[in-house]
Amino acid sequence: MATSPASAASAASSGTRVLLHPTLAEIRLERVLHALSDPVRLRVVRALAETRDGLPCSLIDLPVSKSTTTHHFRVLRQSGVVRQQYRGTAKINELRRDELDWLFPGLLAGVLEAARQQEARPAPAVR
Amino acid sequence: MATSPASAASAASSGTRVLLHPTLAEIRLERVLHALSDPVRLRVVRALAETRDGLPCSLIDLPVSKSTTTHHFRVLRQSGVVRQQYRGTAKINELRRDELDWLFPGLLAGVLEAARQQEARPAPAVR
DNA sequence: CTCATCGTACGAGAAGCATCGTAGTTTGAC
DNA sequence: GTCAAACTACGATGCTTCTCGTACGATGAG
Repeated sequence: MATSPASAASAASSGTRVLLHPTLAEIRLERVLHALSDPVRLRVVRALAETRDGLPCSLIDLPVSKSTTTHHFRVLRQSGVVRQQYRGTAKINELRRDELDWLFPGLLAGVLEAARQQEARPAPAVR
Repeated sequence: MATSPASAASAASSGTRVLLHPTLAEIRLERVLHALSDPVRLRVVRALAETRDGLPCSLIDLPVSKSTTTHHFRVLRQSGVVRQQYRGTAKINELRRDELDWLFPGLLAGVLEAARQQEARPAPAVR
């Protein structure tokens, strides 16, 4: 059996502000799926999936206000999908890809691929 | 490119009661993920995934009332995850597996596998 | 026809969630 | 110290969702 990737209870932080992340054992599939089921959040995840070192919130432009953006990033963090850390005044977001892959092999890849497929298809007129 | 599996606008029904299903083009990833993000519905999907020919609602025992069960099956049908058809007084449910695989290759398998993985893991005490 | 079974429709209540604006905190630059 | 930038906290609002009970409709068995 594989060993789990670098354990998640990371308290190591450059500054004082620490953000709570669920440990691997606390990540629940239902919560992850719910986090991914919002169009705005799915968009965030897709953007993060294309980077190697994460992005600050401010670089992902979203069709919602700043406070709503904060809300969505919190949902993603609390569900275990992203890791966030402060770096100066910015907050860097990155996918917890290795950890999710360890927990749920193929899930993230499946969702990302599905999102790509859907984008390549004509969107239905109304909904 | 693959051709789509047997088109979805099936009006062929033995009785009179017809149920509306989204066509392939109408199935949205976000809706599917949302449908799968409820514990009760995920349980249903897992049960259906283990059968070949579908199951009547009444054979999947769920920790909710009958009317709530109806609600969850409707969500699953409207999101495009299951197909339902009347058969006598019963209503048979089956996964739209081929169609989902065509739309979103690997997604369903990823989710089902993730559910299995999670079940094999110790559940966290509280949540 | 009568009846039991299976599922639906219709409210209705409680909870959750997405969204926003405004006011605040933290940080680095000057 | 002062200032701008990045993000958060809080409260409010309106929508969706999960849950239920009760009453109803459709089907097949007797």
